[in-house]
Amino acid sequence: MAAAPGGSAPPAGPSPRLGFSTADSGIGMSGLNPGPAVPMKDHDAIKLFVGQIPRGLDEQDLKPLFEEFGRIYELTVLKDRLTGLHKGCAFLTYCARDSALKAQSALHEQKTLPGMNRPIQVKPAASEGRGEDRKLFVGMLGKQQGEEDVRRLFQPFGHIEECTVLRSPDGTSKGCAFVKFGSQGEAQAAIQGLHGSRTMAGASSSLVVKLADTDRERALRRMQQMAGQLSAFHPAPLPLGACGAYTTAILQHQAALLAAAQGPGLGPVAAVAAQMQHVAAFSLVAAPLLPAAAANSPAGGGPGTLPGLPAPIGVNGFGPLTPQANGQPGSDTLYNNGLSPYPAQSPGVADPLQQAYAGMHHYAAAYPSAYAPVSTAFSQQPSALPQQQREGPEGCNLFIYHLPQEFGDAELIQTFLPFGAVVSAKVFVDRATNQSKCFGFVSFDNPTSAQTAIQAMNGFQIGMKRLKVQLKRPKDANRPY
DNA sequence: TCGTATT
Repeated sequence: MAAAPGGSAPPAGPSPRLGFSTADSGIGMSGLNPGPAVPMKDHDAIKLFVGQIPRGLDEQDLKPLFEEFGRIYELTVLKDRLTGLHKGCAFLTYCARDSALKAQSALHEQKTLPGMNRPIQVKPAASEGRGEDRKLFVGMLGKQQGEEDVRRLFQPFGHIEECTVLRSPDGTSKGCAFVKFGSQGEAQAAIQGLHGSRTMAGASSSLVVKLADTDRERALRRMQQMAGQLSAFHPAPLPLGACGAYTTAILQHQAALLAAAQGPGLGPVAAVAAQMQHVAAFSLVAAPLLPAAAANSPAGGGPGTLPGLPAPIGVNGFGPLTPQANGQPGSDTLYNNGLSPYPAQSPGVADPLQQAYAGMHHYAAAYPSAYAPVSTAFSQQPSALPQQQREGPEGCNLFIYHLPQEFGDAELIQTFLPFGAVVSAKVFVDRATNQSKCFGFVSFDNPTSAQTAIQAMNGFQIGMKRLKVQLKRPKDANRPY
């Protein structure tokens, strides 16, 4: 077989000097002349993810930096498949596993490439399984078994990289452990050989040996547990799977209003809203606000005439920072402060804050079709193009935190669109859990829009939190000299 | 709580 190594592996290009492949390197019929320099990689080679790469650098530019640690088998800068734009990261595989380890320890978080404000990331790609595929969870150990006992048990199956018995704070064993092998095959052999094979002294059933949960699995498990606990308090199971999270938050808010209007006993909407655990927190907060909300919203409570989410809180006397947008007379104190009016980018339309709220209202109005996904509810705006441009000019970029957990990019755009042209909006999400980190960025194309948005939205109260909206820190803020 | 990018 003269095929390139590893099936989809990079072609042994006609140029022997090419120690790595690029996207445009053609796959010629070069099998006849492999030459002396066909790259081969170790079977246990590690594919590295490289992040925080300046978008101006291509494979050729990066090669020298990484070659220092060994021969490169493949280096590919990630590009958007539609636009071809540099995504700011790359995959890197060395021929030798050891080169990857060296590069990781020498570079990861150790060096910052020109123009970046965070250090380069060099770590095994997500596809490498983060080592979880060779890490085992061991259950049903005896309480008296320590690390050495566990090692003895697993040592016949391969090289043990890590062995940790889980213990309570007082040091007593929890009867389980993590064991990490040098390879996936060794781990599998241990599962085959040990799982259920015996019952340890003092254990209530036979030994458990399985792959350890990945981060994602752990996160899912946690959420499921929380959901289970909550549904014990609100036993009214209804399918809510496709319901957008923020819709749910608003639904829940409305549910509270409805509940107030209807008196004791949760209505069906409230029952639905109570399904999601993170919304339950809103419930606790919203409930005390009900009297004020009801008093100020004569039409409130009816579907389709939602009082804006923040409004009940605003009228509840939490301070002047909370913008008023409930359509009630005399609720616009924030905007009569002598500042110049909003940019006339939307002639004939109500003030931008009203629009911002209108976005939320429209979203909430999707509630009769509660199963509509977020994108449907927000489909009025065409700006769903692939986001590549991340930053606007200096003074145009906002940093926003205390975002509701339910806020995604779409909600962020929608909320800030009324103040100007949004160049980009990004909510940060934990990769392992897919949960929002509750902060994000919005970039406008001009500083006035940014300032207007700060004026209007900083302190904007949602649930029990207030948005913090401020200019993003300049790039060099944490570089003293 | 400061741009996140995983073929």
